[in-house]
Amino acid sequence: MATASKLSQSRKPGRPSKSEDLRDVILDQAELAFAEFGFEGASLRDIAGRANVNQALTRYYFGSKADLFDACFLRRGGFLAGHRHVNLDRLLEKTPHPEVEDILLAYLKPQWDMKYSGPNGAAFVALQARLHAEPEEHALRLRREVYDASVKRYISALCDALPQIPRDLISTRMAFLVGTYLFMLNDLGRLDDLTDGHLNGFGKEDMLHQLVTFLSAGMRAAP
Amino acid sequence: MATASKLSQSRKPGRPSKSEDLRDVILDQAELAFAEFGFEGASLRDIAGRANVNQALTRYYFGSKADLFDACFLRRGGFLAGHRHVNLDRLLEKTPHPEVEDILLAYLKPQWDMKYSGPNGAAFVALQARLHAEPEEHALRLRREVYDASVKRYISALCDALPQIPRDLISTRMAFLVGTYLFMLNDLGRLDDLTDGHLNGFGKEDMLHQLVTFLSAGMRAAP
DNA sequence: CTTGTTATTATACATATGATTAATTTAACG
DNA sequence: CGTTAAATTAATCATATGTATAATAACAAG
Repeated sequence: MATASKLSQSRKPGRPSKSEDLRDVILDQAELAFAEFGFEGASLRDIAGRANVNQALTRYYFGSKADLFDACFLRRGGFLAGHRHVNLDRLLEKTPHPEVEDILLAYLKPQWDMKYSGPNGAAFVALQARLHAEPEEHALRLRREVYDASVKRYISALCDALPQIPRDLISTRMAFLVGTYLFMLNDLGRLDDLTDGHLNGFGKEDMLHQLVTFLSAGMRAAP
Repeated sequence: MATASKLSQSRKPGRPSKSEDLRDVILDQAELAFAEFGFEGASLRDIAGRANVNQALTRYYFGSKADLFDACFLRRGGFLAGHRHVNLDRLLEKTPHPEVEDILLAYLKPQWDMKYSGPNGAAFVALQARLHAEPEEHALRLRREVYDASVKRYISALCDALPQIPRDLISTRMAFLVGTYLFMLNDLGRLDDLTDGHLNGFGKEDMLHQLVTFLSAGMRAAP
């Protein structure tokens, strides 16, 4: 019996490539299912079915359902955090004292692009929004594990760009920002409802620009 | 056999008061459960158990689980929308041309107070955030049914206060706003994680003020 | 080819859940 | 009191689900 415990999540070095494939296929389908139905609403049978794979394989690779969800979130979340990290590095390298707009864009763009990279990218955005609305303790730990470090770096960068704003206010506003873009990205397709369709005039890039403008002004606001 | 169909949600006129009590007890406990575990995660048995009531009673009063959730949401959501409506009426009556800050405060204060009115008020905020992260079609309809009208009134008021900003931009920014405050209210207790505890200096009223400042600046931002 | 390990499947288990029905209690009313 | 309808409960049903185990297939090494 293979020890398919929680530790089996970490890839063992010499694994053949074929099996890596199925592993990722399962993750992809789990991502879609969790995004659409939520953690409790999604079923392992459905996920395995979508992936054309026996259900027991989910357990073999990931352990429990909760472990599968975590793997799902950590995969793309890690990628996202890394992307943000690099973006900030490049920005600071190019411009030692960047504008607020540039900092915010460096933070927002990766997720924005992910949203429009395909169905799974969009699904991950929905997954994040769900996780944010989840009061359970474990969900909080997950988010912190993935995002806290990079968020704190961005807070520092914003503090440098806005010396007149105290740090705790910047932190608070950064929390505002996360809520804004997460729910907004997730809700994008439905904004028409509020605007009687007037939103159609904005393209996707326009919308990102509008978001940055809105958030930058909020960041700059005098206390 | 009583026709306990979906129609039984609407209160019949001459119903005795004792049963109204149980109806509300169930709703209260359902609110707590749905907020904590989500729609799929919460169980009718658990809800009935918390309410010290037989499980079949949930069906008798509300029909299906989905109907119970709807009743749960509509009850407090309607109250909230009404409160916002009245707030805007009073504001416009007192000041024909109010400031952006006053309009936003009229919109935000009712939910803010609800959050701190007790466990069920806080639960409803969590419920809203969950519903907002829910991509399902029915969830969208629910939200629109409860909130759209009042949001549109506030958009009009903001248009009057900000004649230099086109209406579709105001609408877009109003959508930003909803994401911001919903997520932020839901996450309030955890903001410390991002701020290394620096947030403790802000009281609850302070925090509301910070939010209004942030959002007002965003609303005013030049396109 | 043989062997041993990993990957994959088929199958069964125990249980929790939403729905449902029938029986029982409560209360209003004549 | 006696009757009738509403409120409440007890008990059952069918099923979907996460977990678990054992059997089989694929495959690399010797």
